[in-house]
Amino acid sequence: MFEIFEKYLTERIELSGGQLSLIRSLTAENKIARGALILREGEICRNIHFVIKGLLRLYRIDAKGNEHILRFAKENNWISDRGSYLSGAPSAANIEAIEESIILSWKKADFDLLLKELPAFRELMRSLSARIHIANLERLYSSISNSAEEKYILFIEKDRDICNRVPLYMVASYLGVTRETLSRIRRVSINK
Amino acid sequence: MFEIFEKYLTERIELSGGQLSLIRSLTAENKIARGALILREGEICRNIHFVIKGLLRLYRIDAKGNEHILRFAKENNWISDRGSYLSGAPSAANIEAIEESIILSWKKADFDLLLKELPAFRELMRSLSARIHIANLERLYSSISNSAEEKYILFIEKDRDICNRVPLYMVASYLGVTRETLSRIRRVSINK
DNA sequence: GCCCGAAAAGGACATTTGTCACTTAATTGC
DNA sequence: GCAATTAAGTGACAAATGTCCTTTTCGGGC
Repeated sequence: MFEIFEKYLTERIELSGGQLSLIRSLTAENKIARGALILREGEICRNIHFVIKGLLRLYRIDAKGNEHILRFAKENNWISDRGSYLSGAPSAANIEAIEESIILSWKKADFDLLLKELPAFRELMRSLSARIHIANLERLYSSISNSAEEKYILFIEKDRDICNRVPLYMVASYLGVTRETLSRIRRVSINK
Repeated sequence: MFEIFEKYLTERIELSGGQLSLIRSLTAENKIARGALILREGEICRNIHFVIKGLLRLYRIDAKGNEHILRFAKENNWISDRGSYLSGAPSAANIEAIEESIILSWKKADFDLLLKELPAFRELMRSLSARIHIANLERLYSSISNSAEEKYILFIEKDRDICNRVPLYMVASYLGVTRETLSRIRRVSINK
């Protein structure tokens, strides 16, 4: 499965055989069962992960016991609780496999080593980080400026694949509305 | 006014006199009148700014003509439309001085030069960027998981100073609710 | 310091969204 | 393949929020 990641990398940056070996030597591969958690609230997020296959979600549980999904991660996406990962503080979030998934994982110290030794890799992560930052701002804008229905339509347009792979109650949770509201939105949307 | 920025820098990173001179030589200082725009929707954001004094807001105007504030920037904050700044695409946002402000500005090419030449400076910007990223995620979480009242209370707790310096309709716009809703929230909050 | 315009508050009503309780449909795990 | 569980849809009602409009208060520019 490392080959898939190797392809991901070489499509984006130049790496020598030795550099790829270094990366490979620090990479762990894991199969995650549907429903299993790779990060639990209260734990420190000590690893960064790359999704080879499958779909995961990062979510929090609020004081009333409601789940709120902050992010989905599918094939070729990176996932971790960045705050906890960087600060070493306990995470407020859970990361769960929605589908049976295969992921690659790196311990923070190892990943830091890669960033230090491989400028191209560091630059890739930097530009990725900038892109995610901008995407998050877009989502924030959407969340303060759009109605629930508009948010739903935008989500379908932007992430049709994910929308089709997760149950509707997770879509609702991601959009910040109740399942019932999403149900209503869909009922009228279908009649348009 | 560069001295204030110099203090900001030297409190955070080590810089030689020569390095500071380099930075200074590329820095432009501007006074912005209350209500003036330093970035207009449709323009490309070609500069990055640092607020020495005053308060600015970054906002967008939606299809219905409503303003939505994505961010406030006060003393010691950086501000630009990052998406437009990095991609060179026209910005969808405006940046306006809410108070008469003094800012330092750098052209992208000059700022890139500083990042290239000064590793400590680059590292400072990187860690700042990570912090902002995490703060944005928190705000996103708040926006999908909290009621309008909870968001308002969180905003006061986190940014009391800004909350006291801007008109309430801007607080409402930042929170993603109407002025009337904020008015109601405050009415009941006061009676608690 | 005063005046004007902007901001805030308030009321009445409409719309959206949430909550709860229940039914129906779909999935999955054995 | 079936039973049990989970997800989705629905209706009735409550609560939150938006809209529109008027009144009151405040604040900045001259």
